[in-house]
Amino acid sequence: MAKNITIRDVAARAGVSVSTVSRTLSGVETPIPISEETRERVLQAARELAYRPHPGARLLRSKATNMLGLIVREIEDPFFAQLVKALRSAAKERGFELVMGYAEADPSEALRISELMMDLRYCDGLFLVGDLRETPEDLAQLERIGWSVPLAMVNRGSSQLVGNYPSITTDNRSGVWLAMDYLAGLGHTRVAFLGGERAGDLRERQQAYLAYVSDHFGLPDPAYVQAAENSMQGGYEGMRALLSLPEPPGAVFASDDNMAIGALRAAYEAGARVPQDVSLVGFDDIHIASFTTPRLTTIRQPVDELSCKAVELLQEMGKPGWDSARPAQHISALPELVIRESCSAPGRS
Amino acid sequence: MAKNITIRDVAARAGVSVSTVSRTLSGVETPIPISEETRERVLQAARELAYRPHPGARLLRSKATNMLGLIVREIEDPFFAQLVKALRSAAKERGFELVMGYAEADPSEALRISELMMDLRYCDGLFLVGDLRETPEDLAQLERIGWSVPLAMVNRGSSQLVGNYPSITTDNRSGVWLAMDYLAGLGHTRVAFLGGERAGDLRERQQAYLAYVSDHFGLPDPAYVQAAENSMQGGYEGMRALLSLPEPPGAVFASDDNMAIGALRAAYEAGARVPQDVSLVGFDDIHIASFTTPRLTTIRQPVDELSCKAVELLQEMGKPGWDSARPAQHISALPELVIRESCSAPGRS
DNA sequence: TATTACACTGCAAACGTTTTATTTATTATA
DNA sequence: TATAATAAATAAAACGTTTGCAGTGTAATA
Repeated sequence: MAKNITIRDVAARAGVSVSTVSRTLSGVETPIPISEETRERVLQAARELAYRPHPGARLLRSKATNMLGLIVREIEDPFFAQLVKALRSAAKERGFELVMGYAEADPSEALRISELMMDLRYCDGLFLVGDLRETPEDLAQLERIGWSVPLAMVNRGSSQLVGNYPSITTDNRSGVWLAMDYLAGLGHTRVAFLGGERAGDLRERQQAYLAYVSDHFGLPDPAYVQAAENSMQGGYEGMRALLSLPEPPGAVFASDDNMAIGALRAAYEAGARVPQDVSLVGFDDIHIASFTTPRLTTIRQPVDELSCKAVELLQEMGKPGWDSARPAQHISALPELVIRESCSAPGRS
Repeated sequence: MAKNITIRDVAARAGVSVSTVSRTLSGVETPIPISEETRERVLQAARELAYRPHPGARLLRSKATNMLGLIVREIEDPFFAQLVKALRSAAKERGFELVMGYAEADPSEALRISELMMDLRYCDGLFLVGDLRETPEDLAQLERIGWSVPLAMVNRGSSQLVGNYPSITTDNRSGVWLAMDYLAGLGHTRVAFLGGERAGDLRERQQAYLAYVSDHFGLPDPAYVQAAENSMQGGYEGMRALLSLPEPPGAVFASDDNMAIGALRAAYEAGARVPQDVSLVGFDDIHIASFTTPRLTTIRQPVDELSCKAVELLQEMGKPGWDSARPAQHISALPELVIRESCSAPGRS
């Protein structure tokens, strides 16, 4: 186990003091100037020794860590993978590293969100992204111990906000209305919903759906909202159920693309052609949505906007003069409809 | 910004010294005994204060961090997402946290693998997973500075191994032969290949394909190996090219499932039915492979086995008596064929 | 020439842990 | 009873940085 190269080694090699090296390399603005010549020599020495500051020591000494923490439930979900990637880019662009503690979807591995958060509390800020299925107690703990790190909620809908923390979320209602308007414009009236979470943005989409139906088509048919698990398998099962109804829907709105993909498969097996026999629209616009057959018409989430705003929020809160008593702002970003091949006018069957 | 709770606060509350608290909580075996009563009191105090040790301080002092680092190129790829998840489970099971530094696929963001590795050098071990497209210089640096942290290569094929580090990889050759044998058994002889990386496991699969073809069908037709980019889009374009050949193949072996999905779409657009007109087999068995239409026949990688072995390897290397001069072991894990719907006997068209 | 200002550079004190060495009280042995 | 052994707890020295403060020369001003 070779000994690590410390700042002292660099100092020795450059023939200067430790403090000078630190000031040169850490690159913070300081009232104390350093001559161009020494700076050059230090840089040179550091390069030759392949020196890297010990993150522990740095973390211990200074309070700014240039790290942003991120807690997400399910990284295998393509949408979240996409979001995480975008968040990382946005963070990196502003000089932050992203460290992620992700929680298992598997409920057997009791996910202690609060534990995770405590583990990440030395970050300069923390994202909670998506519905985490945290217990109320989990978040109550934050209040109890006087949480001190900037916290931002990303894409948790507007229902799952807790405490006085800012949030940024895609406007689920707009997304749903975009889709439903499109479907209605095509002539659909019997449109079903695939979803049914108890919380988070998925639930929000369901409520928007119900509102839309009430507004435009009259009383929603309970059989048309299929409480399905948020997964391909869930979408598959939900769609099966929908198609075996005495009066199957003419269009189906899946609350995310995963479900839509499952639904696509179910339709195929049931001999229902998409879109001729049943139209289908998803939500998220994950990458694969443009490679399914038929290509999936869906609602695209403004992932980049979400990400940029989110790190800006955290950055804002980290600034010295931040007033934590001020009511937190809640931003929502508009999704857009991307039309592909999975919808058409009803009634040809 | 509320002050952080330190070990001193706990000590004060429990009425004991700092050292006692540290020993109680860190849970390392020590020759120094602690009475059951004090232990209880300390635990109690820590719980009441919601104390968590400062990771920086801990990292700085002791060399064991209980963290395993992981470097991967593309987290949006479903297979890698799956692998990362499995690695995390395996690590967690043995008491390690996983911190990931992932590199962008986007070549514009020049991915400095060596930089990443330096950043993660305080972990107890480090995985390099998958082909990272690192420069030779990147890895030369390791040798130059006398790398000191345990390193294990995961799924980099057997071509991308560098230095004397252990590796665990799925046996790509077996996988390819499984698929090709299956295809041959069905009666196929004109089978094409979708792939063409210059390095890593994808390249390995290509070579195995070429070997198989030479062995069983005679001289490989160069037009039948489509150098396509490793993505859905790549698979799409590759398949298009293949299908517009004067004599299109009767079966296509895609070097991963992403490509297979793109290929599926291309076949559909070209009016070629899968499997009636052309059979298709993928590699990886990502989750979505069982929801495509037709369901994808593919080679399943032994993700869990890979992961367990990988962290065991690292653990082994971390032990005191480890002899770094001993030649590193290279393990390979056997994939399996999962038959679904995308293959059939040829020649009906 | 004596003073002030300025451009650099270095010293040493934190930061919150872990761990080695030391101290104190208690019990067993001679 | 004196001594050794043991149990339990503490004191203090790292770990590698950052940073407030104090120092050194040298140039500009009085």
